[in-house]
Amino acid sequence: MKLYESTPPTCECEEIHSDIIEKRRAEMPSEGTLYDLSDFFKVLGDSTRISILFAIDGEPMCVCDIASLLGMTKSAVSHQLKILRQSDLVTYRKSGKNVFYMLADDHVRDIIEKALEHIKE
Amino acid sequence: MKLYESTPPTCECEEIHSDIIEKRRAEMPSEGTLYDLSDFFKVLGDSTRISILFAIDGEPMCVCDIASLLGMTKSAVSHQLKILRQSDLVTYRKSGKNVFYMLADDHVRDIIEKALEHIKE
DNA sequence: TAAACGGTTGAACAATCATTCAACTGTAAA
DNA sequence: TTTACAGTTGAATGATTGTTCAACCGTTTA
Repeated sequence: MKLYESTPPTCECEEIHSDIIEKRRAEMPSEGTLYDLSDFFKVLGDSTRISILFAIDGEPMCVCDIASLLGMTKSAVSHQLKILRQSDLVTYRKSGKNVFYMLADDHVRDIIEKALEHIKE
Repeated sequence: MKLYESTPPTCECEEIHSDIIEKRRAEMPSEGTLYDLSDFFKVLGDSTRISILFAIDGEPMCVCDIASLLGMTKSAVSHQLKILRQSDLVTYRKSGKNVFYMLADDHVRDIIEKALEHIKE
């Protein structure tokens, strides 16, 4: 996708309110910030990953138990845990043959809490 | 995807820590809530839609101006606005040939703000 | 050391989704 | 009324992505 920073290449219409456009353009976040933001929400935008976050909230769980709880294969869970790891949403602790996953920080809990309020309006 | 509420059909492994699993299962949100949550984040998980939300934050904008600001076609913007409308994230006001879009409420602003704090840790 | 098991990984496949294109609606100006 | 334009919409297409499958790694136990 092309963002707003260069001259519109694919916009087929003329600017109607140039003053408003310029005013808003000046206050837009950087292109990188917009991508970081949407990437962050993209990680939360999957019911498997959201379920995993709730599962390990409060109590660390190993991959096999998460899979059992969610009714999924270890492989599928592990793939999603990798994405959560790369986004710094979860951390893990190895113990023998098990790997226990837990929430990385309270930040995520706050955001999910706020979203819960929104959808239950 | 299969969620946790029924007996795991596709899980190839045995439960290791049954006590933990049952404890967590009791505290999991309903399947519907998990889907509503992930659907909500899915809407925010697109750079075009995030850009639109920032564009109309503070100043209502018509479709053509949004398209011009973001360098996109009216059609592409309109498609995304429809999704934002259906999720109650934006509202609109018709004025002559124009349709001005604005944020639906301050709730969304809070969530995006919190997410911004998170990615700038 | 060998077998068993928890966990990871890459490729393949199916489903989802954002953009384009073309046609269309409704309002305003000529 | 006719023309022009802002905006919407459905179908098609290309890209992204979640799950499956099979193979593999590392630790534990026999």
